[in-house]
Amino acid sequence: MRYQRPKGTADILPGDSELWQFVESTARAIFRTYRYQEIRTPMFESYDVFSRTSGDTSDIVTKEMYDFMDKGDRHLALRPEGTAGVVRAFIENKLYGPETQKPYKVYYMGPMFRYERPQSGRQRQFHQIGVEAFGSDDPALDVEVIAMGMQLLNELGLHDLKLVINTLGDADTRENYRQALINFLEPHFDELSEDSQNRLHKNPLRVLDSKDPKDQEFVADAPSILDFLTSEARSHFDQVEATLTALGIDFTVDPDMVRGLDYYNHTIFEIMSNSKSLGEGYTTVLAGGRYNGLVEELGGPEMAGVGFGMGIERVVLLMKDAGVTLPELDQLDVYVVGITEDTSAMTLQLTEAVRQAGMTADRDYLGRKAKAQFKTANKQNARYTMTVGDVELENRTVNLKLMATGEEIIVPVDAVFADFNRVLSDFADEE
RNA sequence: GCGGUAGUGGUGAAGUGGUUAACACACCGGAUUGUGGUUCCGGCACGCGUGGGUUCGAUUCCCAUCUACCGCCCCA
Repeated sequence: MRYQRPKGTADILPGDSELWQFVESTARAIFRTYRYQEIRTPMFESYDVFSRTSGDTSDIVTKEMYDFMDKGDRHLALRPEGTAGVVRAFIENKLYGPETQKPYKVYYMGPMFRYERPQSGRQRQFHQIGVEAFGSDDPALDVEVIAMGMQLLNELGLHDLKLVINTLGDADTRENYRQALINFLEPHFDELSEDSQNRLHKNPLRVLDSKDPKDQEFVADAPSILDFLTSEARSHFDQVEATLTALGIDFTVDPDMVRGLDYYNHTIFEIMSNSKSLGEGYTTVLAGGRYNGLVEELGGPEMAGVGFGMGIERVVLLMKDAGVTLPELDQLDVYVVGITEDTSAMTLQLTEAVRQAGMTADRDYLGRKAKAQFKTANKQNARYTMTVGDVELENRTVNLKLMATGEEIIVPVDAVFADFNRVLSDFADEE
């Protein structure tokens, strides 16, 4: 094969694209009810937008970014996630200004890029649907975002999910906890896994997340971030928990949960599935949290933010695994059969007439015999066939057949052109 | 970036160091003139991911490379 798609990319073909459209339209419908509006930002941004927001030590920045210099010697990067670009746009367009309602609520959907090893549910170009809400510190908004994510997954037919939440607290919380964690782990430095040794000073919270069984033994006794929360952080998180409970949303608190992006603080959450389609164990399909310093970090005013991102590839895998079925939308109403070459113009006219009446129609374009055309009509589950041969051409009629019963009638072509719906209802009345 | 498994037609797959690469599904055509199912008959890989090498000869052995999948890292 001469050409093949780049590693870690996928062609989404008919058969799958319907599922994608369903995911996207469901998301749009739900976001609308929550009053989130769509924002579309570029697929690439200045490299600094991402390095500044994701954190210099994050894996995304250090090894997963698709970055390049353009012909004008600008350092650009394909977006590895959606939030940074939205925040940049929020600031650049001065959406923090008094004329916009707060919280300012937007959603996006589109491709993201990360240079990494492909696996089930992980690609170099993948797609996310995400939401962001700016300008409110209210814990109820954290919960609204979580509830919206949950509802989205539920309406996509996914129910066997678990919601895990945690808090990273505010800046003081984090600094205190970071130090405590380093103090706790340092004496065991030599016993930690190599990965964790690297992580200890770079990003000690990561050690909590280690899958190495030996690391996990230490981690079990490590101090919990929940014991280091400032009173404000404590209060924020308590309200999140209380509000989730009030809404009847089940959740568990995992004090060891961390995020891949450095910009999060306060509430963070993940909605996970343990479906085998995504490999062993629980895999995150939707994740997010609060990022109160981010707007300021990119040069905007002090403005709170909270949001989530959902991986479409993963959701699609889960839906297939769960056997989610879509309503049949592409029913073929009429297949027009032409017997001879002379009928070609007429069959196309008839096909168009059906389409203009708002129904779906198709015909043969391979010059095949009547029998083969009927086979095709049958295979495609056509409700009706319309047959035109020399006789019909002569009489300006067509033979209309209801495939389910085999019943046929002869109707004038002009009736079809004038009002095909009428022709069908008359046909139905005769039965 | 590291480790492992795999790569034969549209699909699922069998196969061997040496004449025409099984079988099934799908698809196309036919079984007396313009009608759908079943059945029957026929057609359908100048080629065994790509590039080298070993050999008289390789799809089958070796090396490299690409891609997919799995695990690690990380993550949606």
